[in-house]
Amino acid sequence: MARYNTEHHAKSHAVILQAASELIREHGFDAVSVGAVMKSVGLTHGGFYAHFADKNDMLAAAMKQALLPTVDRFERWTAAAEAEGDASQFARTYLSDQHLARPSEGCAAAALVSEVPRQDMALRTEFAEGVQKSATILGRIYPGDQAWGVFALMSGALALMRAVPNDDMRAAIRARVMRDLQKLAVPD
Amino acid sequence: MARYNTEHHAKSHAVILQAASELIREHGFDAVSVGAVMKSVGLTHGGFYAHFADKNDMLAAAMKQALLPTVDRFERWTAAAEAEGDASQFARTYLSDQHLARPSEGCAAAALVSEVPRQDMALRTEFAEGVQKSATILGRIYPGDQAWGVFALMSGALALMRAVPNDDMRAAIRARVMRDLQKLAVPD
DNA sequence: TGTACATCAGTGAACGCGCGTTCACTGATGTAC
DNA sequence: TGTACATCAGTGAACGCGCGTTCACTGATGTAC
Repeated sequence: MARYNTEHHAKSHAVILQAASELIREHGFDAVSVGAVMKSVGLTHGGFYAHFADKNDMLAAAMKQALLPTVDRFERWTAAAEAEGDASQFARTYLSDQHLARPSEGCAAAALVSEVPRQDMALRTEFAEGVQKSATILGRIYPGDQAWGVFALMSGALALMRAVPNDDMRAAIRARVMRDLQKLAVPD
Repeated sequence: MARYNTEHHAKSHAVILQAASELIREHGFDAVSVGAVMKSVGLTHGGFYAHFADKNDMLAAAMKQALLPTVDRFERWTAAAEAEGDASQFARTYLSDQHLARPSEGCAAAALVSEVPRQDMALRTEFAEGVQKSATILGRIYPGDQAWGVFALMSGALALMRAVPNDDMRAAIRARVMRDLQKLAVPD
């Protein structure tokens, strides 16, 4: 019964999924091909179907995978903001040039939000769960049920800043949103 | 010198462009094919190249076309809000179920924002111009240079509401954002 | 310790399909006379 | 008023290509004896 090490399959699966989670944030769902994902981890396209039922199955799993570090980062940035007693630190990091420049490593919501409505229900459900978790964490530094507003404002601003091709416009949006976040932090 | 009516070509061009502007908002840039656009207006794909240099040329023009009614609607809703002396009326319309359900007729920014960074510079420039105009109009009902924050919050909220598959979550986001907009309307 | 062999992750040719683009053409238009 | 014809918007076959998916296969693995 010569089976491979039981972890072998699972390890490949995880590597493929991580690559896919970065590629969808960088290029969007439609522009990521099965072949490109497999090639990016040094495999050939034929092996793909030993890991996923089909492309949509993989996209839903990659959406979930992309949201894990998003949620994780929310947790770390929130903890840092709590330690400093300064909620604006979160937004400074979220709207930083680094986050702006690296969608493949950044917030999956900002990178993909306007493409999600057109995807399978399984993927949209994963998206909603990740976003819900992020908002819950944010609730620790933004009082009451403020989190949705803060999340919509910050992710909307980041997506907008990435879309415009002009540094001045980006700076204006960032400056305005940083001030607005202070207003939102005041209880109703 | 038997030329067609000089308006003939221009009329077809306008019809194709309008169809494309709706299709990109509904399905995204990548999922809209040259053939699908032409078929939707009762023409065949071969005639496309009498109207546009290539697909990207058409997408940039369609982006511009999609932003015209966006700006126009901003103008009308802002005027209505000014007449009523109630800025929140704008947001109620922007975040309404009708706007939510019909991306192809609605705000081009909310429908496409996360796909724009990956497009040609010509398209991104059109996007930035349309968004800038919308923000300028919004400035009439949101004091100072508040417009960017309001725009990011409302478009971010609309995109988020469309992405999640759950009515309760949509309602929570809408309720929160409506209250937040009131806070933003207060001068710094 | 060495060999036979069952397992299974991964390979790569092949499929049917839709894509963007090209181009020789068709046929409706409306001017010239 | 009628006819010949230049114009040009639109047609549809054809192209090369990359896509998602299938499947017969290869060859590394590690157990059985």
